[in-house]
Amino acid sequence: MAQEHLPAEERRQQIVDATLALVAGYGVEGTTVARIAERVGVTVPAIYSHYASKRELLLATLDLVFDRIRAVHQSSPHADALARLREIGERHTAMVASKNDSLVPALFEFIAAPPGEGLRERLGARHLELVRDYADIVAEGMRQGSIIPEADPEQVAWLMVSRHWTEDVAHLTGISGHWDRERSMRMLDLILGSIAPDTARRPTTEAGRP
Amino acid sequence: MAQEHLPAEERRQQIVDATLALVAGYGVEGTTVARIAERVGVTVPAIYSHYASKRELLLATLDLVFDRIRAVHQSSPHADALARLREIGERHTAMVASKNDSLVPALFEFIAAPPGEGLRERLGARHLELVRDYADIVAEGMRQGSIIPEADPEQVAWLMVSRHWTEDVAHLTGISGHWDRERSMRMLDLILGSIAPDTARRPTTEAGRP
Amino acid sequence: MAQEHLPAEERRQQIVDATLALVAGYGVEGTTVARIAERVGVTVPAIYSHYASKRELLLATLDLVFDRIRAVHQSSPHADALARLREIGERHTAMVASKNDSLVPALFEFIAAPPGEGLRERLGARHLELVRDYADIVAEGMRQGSIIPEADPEQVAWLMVSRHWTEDVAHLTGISGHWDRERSMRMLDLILGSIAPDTARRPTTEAGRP
Amino acid sequence: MAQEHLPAEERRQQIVDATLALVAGYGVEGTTVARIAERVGVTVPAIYSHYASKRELLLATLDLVFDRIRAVHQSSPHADALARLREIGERHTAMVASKNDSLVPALFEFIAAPPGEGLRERLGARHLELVRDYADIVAEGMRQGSIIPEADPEQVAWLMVSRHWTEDVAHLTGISGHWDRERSMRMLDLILGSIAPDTARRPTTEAGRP
DNA sequence: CATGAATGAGGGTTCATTCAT
DNA sequence: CATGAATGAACCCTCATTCAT
Repeated sequence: MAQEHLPAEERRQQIVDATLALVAGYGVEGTTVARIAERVGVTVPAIYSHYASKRELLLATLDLVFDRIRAVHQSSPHADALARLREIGERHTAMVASKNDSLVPALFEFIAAPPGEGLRERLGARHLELVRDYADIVAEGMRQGSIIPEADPEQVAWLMVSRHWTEDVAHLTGISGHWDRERSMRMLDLILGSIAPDTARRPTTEAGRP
Repeated sequence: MAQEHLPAEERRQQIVDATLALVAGYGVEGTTVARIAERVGVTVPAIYSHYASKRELLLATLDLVFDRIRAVHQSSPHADALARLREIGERHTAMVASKNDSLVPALFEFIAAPPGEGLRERLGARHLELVRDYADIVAEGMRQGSIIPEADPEQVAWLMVSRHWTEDVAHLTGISGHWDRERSMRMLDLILGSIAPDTARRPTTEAGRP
Repeated sequence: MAQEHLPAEERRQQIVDATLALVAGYGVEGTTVARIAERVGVTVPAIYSHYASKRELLLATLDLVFDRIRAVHQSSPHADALARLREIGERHTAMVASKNDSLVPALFEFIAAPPGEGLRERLGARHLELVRDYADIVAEGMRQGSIIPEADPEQVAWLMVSRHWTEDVAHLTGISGHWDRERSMRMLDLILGSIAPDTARRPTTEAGRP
Repeated sequence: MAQEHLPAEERRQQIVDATLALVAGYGVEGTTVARIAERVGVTVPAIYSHYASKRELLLATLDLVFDRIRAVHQSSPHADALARLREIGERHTAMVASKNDSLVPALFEFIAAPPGEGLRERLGARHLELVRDYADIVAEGMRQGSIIPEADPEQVAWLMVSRHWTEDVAHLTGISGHWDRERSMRMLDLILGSIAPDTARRPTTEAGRP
């Protein structure tokens, strides 16, 4: 009926966007091809003329999510490594809290994918990229001198990711009222405090933040 | 074949145990009522005479998992709070790594439950109990003097839980080869180091462990 | 609605019978599970509670067809081998011609099964049993003396099967008006004549080829 | 990519050839229009601009197959009718066995076409032509004197076709290891022996039946 | 309480065919 | 004529859940 003829690239974008929104709202299992089609405004087979299977579509969506998240991470304007780490951490917190942004919720829903379809594994693999991103920043900071030379870039990177996961899981399980911004920031202080060159470094509540 | 007439309580236990094993192996969606029945050795409607719906059964299983995990936590023989925290942390790491133990894997599969069925929320709620357990130990430690008086019991508790989650997610996404015992232990060092009363307290790699 | 509760064995019989009739009428591809269910008077999933897949159901049907055909073959009352062969041959002809009997038509539709599903192969394998049946009869005849000692039981058996196939294919392709009973009987004469002990009538191996 | 503008006749040829190969490999149902288009290197609607429907295309392919097979039959150089029959028979055997030749395999896959679409009927009709071809050769042999005057050309023709079918079906059902060249040749001997003028070798019509 | 047999709702996927360009 | 994008109609199969016994 409607049958708006769209260029493939555009349609693919629409489809992935719809999938993203649905995954965020209904989880991976709740995201049926029928629902995607309906949301896009086409019939089900139209979806299949752009993606070979639901699995491929989900993988594409997962990749899109990661690309966007990494883009957010990489756009930090700060030159100082420590400041960049802090800002990226804060951005993630903001993303999770945002009502409009389905990026992070969707991302974590992928853990819910049926095991054995490779979605979780892709999720893991792409998280390793995030770890590397962080580690690079830390290493850069060590070169700059803004991070202590004894720091272990990978370990710090993992702690940052660990903090992300904590925020995500807390959000997903509906207890973000308890693990709130306040606590999240304090964890950030702990991590960054452990690699800041300064003097008194027990990165407790009072310290660290202005 | 002709199934013996077991006391209800025992049957319920069997059913929940079977569910637990299946969730660990196949995920929540992969755990069908038929499979549960088969594993227990009864027919499907028999399951329904014990649990009103799959959802209820899953909730019961989730509770069982938590009870067992808390039992493990509470059975630590150490009197010293700091030592208890460390041991509990180590036990969790061991649990995640264990091939035989389906407790932790199952636990985290519950995140994969379809949103809106209340399973995730229960998961969150029960995690809050874990937080409280940890916070109690920390408070006890502060009373004992084995933990510094400036410590914030809740925050420390959350960091411990955060570490659990990190281990779980890493395991689930198949990257536990990268976030390994070594890193996990260092994170434990960082957390405990931040509340240990000692002198030099930059809880880095060298420190903290024998 | 209807939901007549039937014992499994009976239902399975119904299902296979329905499948048999449908295969005969619509071919293997045209025999959908939905049509089978409708014909039996149950819903589609009911079919699946009796047979694990369409393929299994088709195999069961194929086997049923063969069992029945072999039963027909084996029920010949004649003691004389030659007479038995002739009667079996005539029975097959009658079966093919019969409007009511869907046995042979169904049988041959199985050749139309999608290649690679193993149905054709099963068809072949079970035809080998027919060959063996025939060969046994021929060998018996040789012992009796009603068939010449130079006969090759296997070769004769194959010729009988070849004749069946000819009837079947002619029927399937709608040219049984041309390859009719008359011709079919003459082919039977040729085959049996070549092994009858009578006077000089033997176009065997030695002859004919250089 | 950008497909050259080929003359219609040539395109049609390409399409039919592709269909032939696909039918031989995947069966009639497995031969999708999309696959044909892909193999030819054009888009799906391009196919439809040459053939009104899949059915028409299949009919054209079926005709092509028959034309080629008859061409093979008619190209026998022998003048002697008996020798021609033998050679044609041998050629068919070779064709069936050949890995490269998709002619005969494709031909027989058409039996698998959904009944009621007229494909099988065409298959039958065209087989009648083969019968006539054979009958003509036999009649010619009778005029030549190389075939006995009592022979029934049509009956002999049918026996030859029957032998083809046997080879085809055996091949299709994967039991060509049992019905092999040896047996096939012996059947040819039986057929030709029954019409060869030589000495005493005639299991003909008159005999055998009461 | 337990069983055997059934159902309703829906899931992913495929395919011949047709528009609009 | 050829193309890119879309559709309608099926198809096989699965699952939580419920009767009748």
